[in-house]
Amino acid sequence: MPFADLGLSDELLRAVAEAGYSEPTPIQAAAIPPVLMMRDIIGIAQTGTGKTASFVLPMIDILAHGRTRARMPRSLILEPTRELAAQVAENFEKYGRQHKLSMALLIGGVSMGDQVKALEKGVDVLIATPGRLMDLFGRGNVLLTGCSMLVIDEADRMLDMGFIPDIEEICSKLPKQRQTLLFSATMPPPIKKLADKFLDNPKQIEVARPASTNTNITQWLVPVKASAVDKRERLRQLLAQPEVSSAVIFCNRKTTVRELNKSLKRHGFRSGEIHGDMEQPQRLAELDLFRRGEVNILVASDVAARGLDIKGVSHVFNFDAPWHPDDYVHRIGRTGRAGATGTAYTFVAPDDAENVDNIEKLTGQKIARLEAPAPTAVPAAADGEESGRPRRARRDRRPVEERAPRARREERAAPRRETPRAEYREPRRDDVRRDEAEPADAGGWNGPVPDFLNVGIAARP
DNA sequence: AAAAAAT
Repeated sequence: MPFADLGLSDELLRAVAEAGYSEPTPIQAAAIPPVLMMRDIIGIAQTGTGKTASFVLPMIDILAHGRTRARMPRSLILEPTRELAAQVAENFEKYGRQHKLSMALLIGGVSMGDQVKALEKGVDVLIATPGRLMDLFGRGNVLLTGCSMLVIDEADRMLDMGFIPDIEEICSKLPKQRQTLLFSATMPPPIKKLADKFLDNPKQIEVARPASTNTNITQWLVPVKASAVDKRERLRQLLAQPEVSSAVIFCNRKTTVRELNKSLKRHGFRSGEIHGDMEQPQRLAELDLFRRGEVNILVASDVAARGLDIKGVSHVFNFDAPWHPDDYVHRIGRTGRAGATGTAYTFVAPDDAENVDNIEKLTGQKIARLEAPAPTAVPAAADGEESGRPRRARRDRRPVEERAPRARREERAAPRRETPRAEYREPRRDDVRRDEAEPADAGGWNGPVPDFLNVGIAARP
C-alpha cells in the first residue's frame, strides 16, 4: 500500500516523499487511517518500526485541518527520555515544515527561559518529558485544557521509570473529550490498566510480538573473563573488524561508560559517550557527533537503549550483559533498523550466565557463542595483565570451521596495532558491506557450551 | 544491583 492511500494531505505526502520514503511501514499503514478518523489507538510496536511517523504524520494532518488561533497547545506528546523527546521534535519539524505549526520541546536539563517564551507565544504541539511538563504546569506556564490529542509513547518504559503517577496526573488535566494514542513495546498489566482508564474504545494495533527480536540482527554471545582489561581487549579485537562501521556499546554502569570511552580513545578509536550524569547539552552534543559520523563509536548507558533512531549503526555491543532481558531487546534494536542488517555482540562473563538464560528465554532463541580468538589473533599481550600466563589448551579444541570475523582478525591483527586510527578515520555510515560480513554460521546454535564459562573465573571484589 | 526523570 502506498502512502498516498492512507488519507494524508498532499502537503504531508510531499514532505514524506522529500524525506525519502515511498512505502509506509506496517505500523504506519495500520495506525495512520484510524488516527485520522480520530480513533484512540493502542500501538504495540518495537522501536525501529517507524512508530514515530505513525503518530506525527496524522497529528500534523489533524492540527492543520482544525487550525484555530494557536493560543493554547492542542496536542501533547509524552516521552520517557529527553533524547527521545528531542528526536520526536526533529521528526515534527521535518514533516511539519509546510504547515506553520509551532511546537515547544519541554525537557529537563536545559534552561526554562526559552521554553516559557515559546509557551507564551503560543504553540500547537508540546513534546515533553513528564518532569519538566509538571514543573511548568505547576508554575502556571502551561495550560493543558486545549490539548485534545495526547500521545503516550514508550509506555512500558514510562512504567519502568516510575512515571505512571505523573502520566495519570497529566491525563487528569487534559480535556475528557480528546483522542489518545498509547504506544508500548510490551503490555504489562499496569499499562493495560492505564489504557483501560484513559483510552476510549481503542483500536489495538500490533506489528511485532513483544520481546521478539529483529531477524535481521545477527546475534553473538562472546564469552569473556570478568576482568575489565580482558573485556576491553576482546572489544578492541571485535571493533577492528572492517565491517564495524558504526557501533553503540552498552555498559550497565555510568562509571563503566566513562572508563571504557577513555580507554577506547587512548587506543585511538573515535568514540564518544552518553549517560545520565552528563549535562544535557553535552548529552545532545555527543549524540549529534555520533549521528553526523564525527565519532563512529558511542559508549552508552541504558539512557540510549530505547527508541533512539540513528541511521547506519552496524553493530551493537553489550559490554555488560544487561540485567533485564527487556533491555537486551531494546539495546540491540539500535542496529538493524528500518530493514537494514546489523550485528549484536553480547559479552558474557561467568556471572552473567543467568542473565543470558533469561534473555534466551524471553526471545525464545538460543544465541550462538563466538569462541575466543586463536592465540595468533592476540599479538603479544601489550596490556600486561595476561603476559606470562600459559595459553589454555581449550583454544586448540575449537571447531575446525573458520568464522569470518576471526579470519579477518588474523589478517589484520598486526597492522591494526601499529595504526589503529587508520581504520576509524572516516565516517562510513553508508557502507553497505555487511552482507559479505555475515559469519558463515550466523544464527546457528553451536550446541552445548563446553564448560567455557567456568574457566578462569576472576575473583570478585 | 542500574539508569532514567524536575531542581
